[in-house]
Amino acid sequence: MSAIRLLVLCAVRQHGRAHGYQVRNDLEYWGAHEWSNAKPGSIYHALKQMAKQGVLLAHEVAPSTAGGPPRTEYELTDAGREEYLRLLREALTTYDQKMDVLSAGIGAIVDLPRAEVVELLKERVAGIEAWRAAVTEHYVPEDGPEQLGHIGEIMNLWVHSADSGAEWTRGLIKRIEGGAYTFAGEGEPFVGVLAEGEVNPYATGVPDDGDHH
Amino acid sequence: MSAIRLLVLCAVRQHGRAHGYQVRNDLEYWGAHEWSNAKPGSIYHALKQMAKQGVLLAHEVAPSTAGGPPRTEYELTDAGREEYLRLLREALTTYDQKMDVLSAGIGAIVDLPRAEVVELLKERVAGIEAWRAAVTEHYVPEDGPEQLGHIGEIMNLWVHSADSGAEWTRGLIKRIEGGAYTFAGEGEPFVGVLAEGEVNPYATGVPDDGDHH
DNA sequence: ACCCTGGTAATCAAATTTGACTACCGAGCC
DNA sequence: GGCTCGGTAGTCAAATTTGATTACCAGGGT
Repeated sequence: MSAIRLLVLCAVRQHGRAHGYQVRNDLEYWGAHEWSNAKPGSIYHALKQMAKQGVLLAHEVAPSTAGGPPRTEYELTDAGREEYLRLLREALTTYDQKMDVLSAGIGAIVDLPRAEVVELLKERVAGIEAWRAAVTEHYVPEDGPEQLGHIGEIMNLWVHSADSGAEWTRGLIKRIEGGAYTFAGEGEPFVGVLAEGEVNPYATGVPDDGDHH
Repeated sequence: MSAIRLLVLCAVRQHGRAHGYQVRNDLEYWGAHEWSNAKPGSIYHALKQMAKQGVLLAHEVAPSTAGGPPRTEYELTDAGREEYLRLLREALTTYDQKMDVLSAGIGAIVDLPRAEVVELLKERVAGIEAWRAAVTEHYVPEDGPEQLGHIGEIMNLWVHSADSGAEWTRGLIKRIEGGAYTFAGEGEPFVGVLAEGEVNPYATGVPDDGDHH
């Protein structure tokens, strides 16, 4: 599973009703193009696909107010709200070695209640540890890891990365248990999308500060 | 760039001449299905595509000796050997946040000379550090990271993972500089593919030790 | 002789992803 | 008035990926 659906649902949900370009801008605002496959084509495709599947409701809308072709606006259906929470829980829980899904999940994390988030993250840690145990037991030959030659470095990389991921997750759990952030049902939710007409401070396209990355 | 082409080229090259099922088995032997998109469809697609592009040469071969449809065997062309080295260097150098490409590169690392590998890995570390500097400078607001709310945790995750990746790379550089493994031009190369008829000890399909992951 | 199972080798349709491209409008300039 | 430029909104073909499914043969039982 890629991160694109979760990201798109998250953006549309926060607007209530949004068109593709708006979603595209939000994801860029979140820096999602740096750590996920959030390209225009993927975003528009996901919107159409999810509309076809009943997760989003598409409204045909009059020609845009500011140039360009007519826009289609989308909003979540009830099925969409369920799908959103399902994807979010999955992103936080499963250890699939892909940072983009987890990142998208972190961005949406405050849409769940605090206690559940802690539960899910603990499941995540358990999943990582189980994965680590499985691969080390499965792939290390009886006569020592030297048998593998340089191939053992792949194992080494996996394990290093799993440990690092577990450590980060434990840190996050501690911060959340310590009262950080505002979760579902705890007050004014944090809004992370751009309002109509607001400029994107992180806009790409014509970077003016030289090219990084 | 995904890891599939590098993996497929690596397998075919070690056999000299190989058919799709053999490649598929090698990748499974390497555990590639655990950390990359090495599914049958992707493998056969990559073989055909690369044959079409002149990177591989396809031989039509008589019906298989052991059941199943007729097989096509492939071998690298000169362009293929160049492409292989190009992909390998790229995999070791660029920090694109995707473990699968790096893992594939590690698996093939001994096909380059030791000194070059050390160079490439140092470039990798430099790339990670540059990336880290760019994102921290770019995304942390002047009035402190608290402004970002829980979104700051995404940054935190990226940076944590970059640091962990850099640390691992430095460790690998040290081991290689310390004389570990046998690189190109240093003697008998390490062979990591299954010979014709050899059974795959890590075979999936019917796991007999319960289901992990 | 017939069927069933398991391994070998590959294909196919559908979904997704990529990267380049189109079309429209308003503002500024000559 | 005509022209180009940049921003807005989206489309499209090609490439890739996924997940299921096919086809073939050998061997063992009945």
